[in-house]
Amino acid sequence: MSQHRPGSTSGPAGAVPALPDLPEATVARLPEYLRALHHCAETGYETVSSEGLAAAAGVNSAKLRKDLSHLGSYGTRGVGYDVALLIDQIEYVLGLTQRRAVALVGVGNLGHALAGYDGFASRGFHVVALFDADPATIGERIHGLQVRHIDELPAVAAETAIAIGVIATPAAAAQAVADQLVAAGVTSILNFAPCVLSVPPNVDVRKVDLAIELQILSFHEHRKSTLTALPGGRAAGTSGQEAVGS
Amino acid sequence: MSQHRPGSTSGPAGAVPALPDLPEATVARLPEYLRALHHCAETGYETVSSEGLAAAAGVNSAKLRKDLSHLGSYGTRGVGYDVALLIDQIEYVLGLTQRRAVALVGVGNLGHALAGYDGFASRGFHVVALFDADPATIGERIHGLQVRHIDELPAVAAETAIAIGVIATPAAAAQAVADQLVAAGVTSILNFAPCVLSVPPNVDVRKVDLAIELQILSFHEHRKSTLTALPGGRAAGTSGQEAVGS
DNA sequence: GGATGTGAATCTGTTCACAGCA
DNA sequence: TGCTGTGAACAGATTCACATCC
Repeated sequence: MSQHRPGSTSGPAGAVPALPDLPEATVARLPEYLRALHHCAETGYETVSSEGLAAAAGVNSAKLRKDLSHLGSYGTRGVGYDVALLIDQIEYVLGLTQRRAVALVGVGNLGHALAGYDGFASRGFHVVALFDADPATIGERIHGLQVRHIDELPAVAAETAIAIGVIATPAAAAQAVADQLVAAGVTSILNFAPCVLSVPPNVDVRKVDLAIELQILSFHEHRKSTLTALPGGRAAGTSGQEAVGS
Repeated sequence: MSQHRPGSTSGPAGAVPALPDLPEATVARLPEYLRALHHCAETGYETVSSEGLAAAAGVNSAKLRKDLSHLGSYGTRGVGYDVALLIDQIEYVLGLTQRRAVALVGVGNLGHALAGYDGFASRGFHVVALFDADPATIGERIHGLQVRHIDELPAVAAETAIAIGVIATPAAAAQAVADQLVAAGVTSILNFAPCVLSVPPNVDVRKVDLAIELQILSFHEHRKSTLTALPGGRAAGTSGQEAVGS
């Protein structure tokens, strides 16, 4: 148990948070574990084994145990993990104990859907402002929020601390929007526009490109069809795990 | 040049495709290179260096060169890559030379937006059918397509080969939909529902979970704030590349 | 007994640095 | 000289297998 500080308990009620820097791959999986744990809790489980939780999260158990061990984990040998405790731990590490404010820029086709996406609210995020540059959209009400002009961003940011900015504009506008978000003090950006953003080193950017996902699937589809078409090609479904890495 | 078959040219016009199995990480980046290349082409470039293309795609040049070398690449030392040629190469490898049919299941909040997403059509994909289970939505026209009941899936699949199924239903319905897609012969699935799908080994699944992306950003946000709050914590923006892996 | 936590081995991916070619 | 292509070194992530503890 290398990560346990002696003395005071760490975590939600602990004194010093001391987030040990987790491997990036682990961080990316923690939300999935969290979702699986919530599911366990709703189904009435108080405790769950690494095997069971791993299955629910779609990974193998060794990986799950190593991931959780990085948190200085709270399992019990011979028993498993306490569901409620682990939920608290992961939520704490991910910084979900405080509800984070999200500002969404671009209320076109995709932005419109994101503004009303249930998954955000149900997972500790709160969309607090919608922005756009198109005069036609300004003032429109979407899921209870009024669309404001992007130039009002500094004013809004001044009164409400924005934790995360979501960019759902066309690619051509994305860099300018990113600059405005950064200028307003936003240090985390989720970018749906198909382009590369350049930002200062202290700003984190994650990109989601829906077309890219399809293209990756297309590659595998293409490969499957050429494999089966080739002389020595093994028939589809013959062997091997084909699940594509996320 | 390890991958060149002697004799006949490979690629778009080649005899035997012979897709050398590329590293998964490389496959995931090819679409990004493709986008950057299209941008180059539109800007009038006929040739581009690894340095230039890497910058446009948001990676470093060594990685890009290694990725392209896996295709048995078409660069010229001292000059760079021929933009048009490389576009053809990558589109061929990704299987984008044929337009692939996409079926979308679930026309709720998110599905509605996906049905009209420009990025799909502009990148070689064609949404050919919309499905839902809710009687209230059946018959509705969205971006020129009529929503059909999910039970009609087999009939539609029989007349149009569906390359990719997109699931945009609530989590509770997703597994059943996946089963129906698989039964209809679909072997590639893009899943937006926050749950793990179990499918036969010959079916590829990619998952996009918007809330997970926010939670990963939340972690970094949390860590940044604790770092700056701690005694010895270096101030934000002091050093280091913080861009988060995709 | 049974399940966690973890060193060691392995695999995958990234980066370096330079040979080789235009 | 300039830039690609690539072996070799490096770093990171996954898997194995088992010691450890309830």
